[in-house]
Amino acid sequence: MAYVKWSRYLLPTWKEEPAEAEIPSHKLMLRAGLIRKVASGIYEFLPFGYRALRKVERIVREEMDSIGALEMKLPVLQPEELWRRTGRWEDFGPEMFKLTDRKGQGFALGPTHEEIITELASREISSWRDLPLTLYQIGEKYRDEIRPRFGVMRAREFLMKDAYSFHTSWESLEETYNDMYKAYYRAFLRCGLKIKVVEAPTGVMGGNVSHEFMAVAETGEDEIALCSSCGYAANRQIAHARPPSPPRVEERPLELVETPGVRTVEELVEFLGVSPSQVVKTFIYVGRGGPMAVLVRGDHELEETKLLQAVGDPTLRRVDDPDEVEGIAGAPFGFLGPIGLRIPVLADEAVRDIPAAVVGGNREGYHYVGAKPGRDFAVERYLDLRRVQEGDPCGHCGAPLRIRRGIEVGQIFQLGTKYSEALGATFLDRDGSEKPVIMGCYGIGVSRILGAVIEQHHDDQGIIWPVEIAPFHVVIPVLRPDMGEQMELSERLAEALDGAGMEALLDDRDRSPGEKFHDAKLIGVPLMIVVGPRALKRGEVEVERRRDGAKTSLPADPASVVEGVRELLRAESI
RNA sequence: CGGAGAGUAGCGCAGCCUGGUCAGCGCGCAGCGUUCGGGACGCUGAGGUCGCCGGUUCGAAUCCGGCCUCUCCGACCA
Repeated sequence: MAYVKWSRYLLPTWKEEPAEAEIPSHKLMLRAGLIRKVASGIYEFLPFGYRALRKVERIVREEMDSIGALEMKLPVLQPEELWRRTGRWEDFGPEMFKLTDRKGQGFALGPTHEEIITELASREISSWRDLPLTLYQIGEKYRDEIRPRFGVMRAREFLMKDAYSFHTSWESLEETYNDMYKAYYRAFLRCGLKIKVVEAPTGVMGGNVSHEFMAVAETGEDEIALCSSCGYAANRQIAHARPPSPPRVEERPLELVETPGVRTVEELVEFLGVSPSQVVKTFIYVGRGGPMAVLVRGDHELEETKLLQAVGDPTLRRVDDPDEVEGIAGAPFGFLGPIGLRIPVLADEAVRDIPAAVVGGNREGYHYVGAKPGRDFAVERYLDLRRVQEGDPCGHCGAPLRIRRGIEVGQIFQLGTKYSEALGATFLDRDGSEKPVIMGCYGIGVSRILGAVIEQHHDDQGIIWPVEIAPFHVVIPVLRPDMGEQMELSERLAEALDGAGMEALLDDRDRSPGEKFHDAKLIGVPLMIVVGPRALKRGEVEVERRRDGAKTSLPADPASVVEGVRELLRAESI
């Protein structure tokens, strides 16, 4: 008897909305008894939620196995020394949970596992004959997020599948990268997710090529730019659009004008009667190479990710303290400009084409008008630094870009040799020369998938599980558990279903029918078999589909119900 | 880290301004009875150091100070 009786199960549902939750998936995961909060960003998975989590895990595992990745287990507790060798003890910074053992040795709770796996590779891989190799694990990750949010969506402890591949060549890496891409797509599809794959920034991971798998959802934290015509799709942080046309103004000589108290772009536009596209904003950044100035047009926004990527310095940060700015630039905050600055100047490409720009005067109460890039101030490099907007022309085909929101459920990277070089993971090639292994890494937020699935599959009554990851296939509310006949039949049905490989949850609780119906909707399993007097009188049971409420009647005997339910479930699966 | 808000029973909340039968309500929970196809009803009952520490006061959930935690917006982020 492997089916589950609700009365003997831990599945506490809530009628009221939890005050702490904001988005549907978070509310529903609490209300339907999947998770409970222990502390900010730390959750318990109750039995019902854990069933779903394990099913997601199984799908991911199957897809990884199918491309020849080898499952293994890496430690959560990782020595500081390893992280120092790649420089990420600092780069990851306060986002890592750090601790000290009794002897004073530093450790981190692994936020990811490149260091430990590359160190493993350095020991175990020595020849080109050992390659390529792909290893993966499914385990807890720890990140001290600045702001945990939305339940399991941004948690401090979460379940992740992480894979790492090792190669002798970039071609080999690309092959595995493509296999991963496809395997990821299949895994998300099987989980019932609607996915957009987008070009992605590489952040603290390093490397060049990267894609993110975004579950499309209004409540997603990430923004993606999609071309309506050519299929270009990218994370907004790196999305490229064609440079906009320059403002139509005449070239003119440089002139310093008095602008008392006028600091912001809006104030300048008002005070000088110019258009925002003529104004140039100046920001100060400091990184490993010292301070620099960054220019963007007044009607544009600086996309910091693009800047970081272009400069290649993860420690780069914006200076926004007025005193610090004045110390670096020698000019007051609000009146900064590139003219006469003694630090390197980078600029967005749209700045180059402004014939006569308004820039800060580097003196309290003054701005320059008629400034011409190249003539009046030097720019070291022009880059695409501008944050794309809805409707911008696609960088490839010129069609308007759309901005949508998504939940990042997976990301894959072509890392190259960043980690293998730092940690000495090399191999001897056919010609006897020693080379660093070329690496890729690949992550899936397993627990986040659950949130994303619910975000995409719910209605105002509750969750609507896709069959493949539903914690149970059917729920059987026994309307009158006190009536022996109904109870007996329900048990026989549940047992028969279980024997046929379908998971049944028998609601034998002493509750009113209304409550059982509501709970069945809330927990969202795909099918409900109603065992009640009305249909029984006709020798039938009623099957209701969660997705659309469609009802079918089946003869009230185990064989017919097993057949009928099997058919209905088959029709539901992808 | 900046801004805002909140911590009173398992959940959702009132009470606080104006200190003294204010330890309260709804849901949930336990017992008994009635009910039973779309969140039933009656009766009885259990359950709370009012986030923590300190102060003011004859007296503090309520006033003052400090701390902690949680949530939201922003910044940040595989």
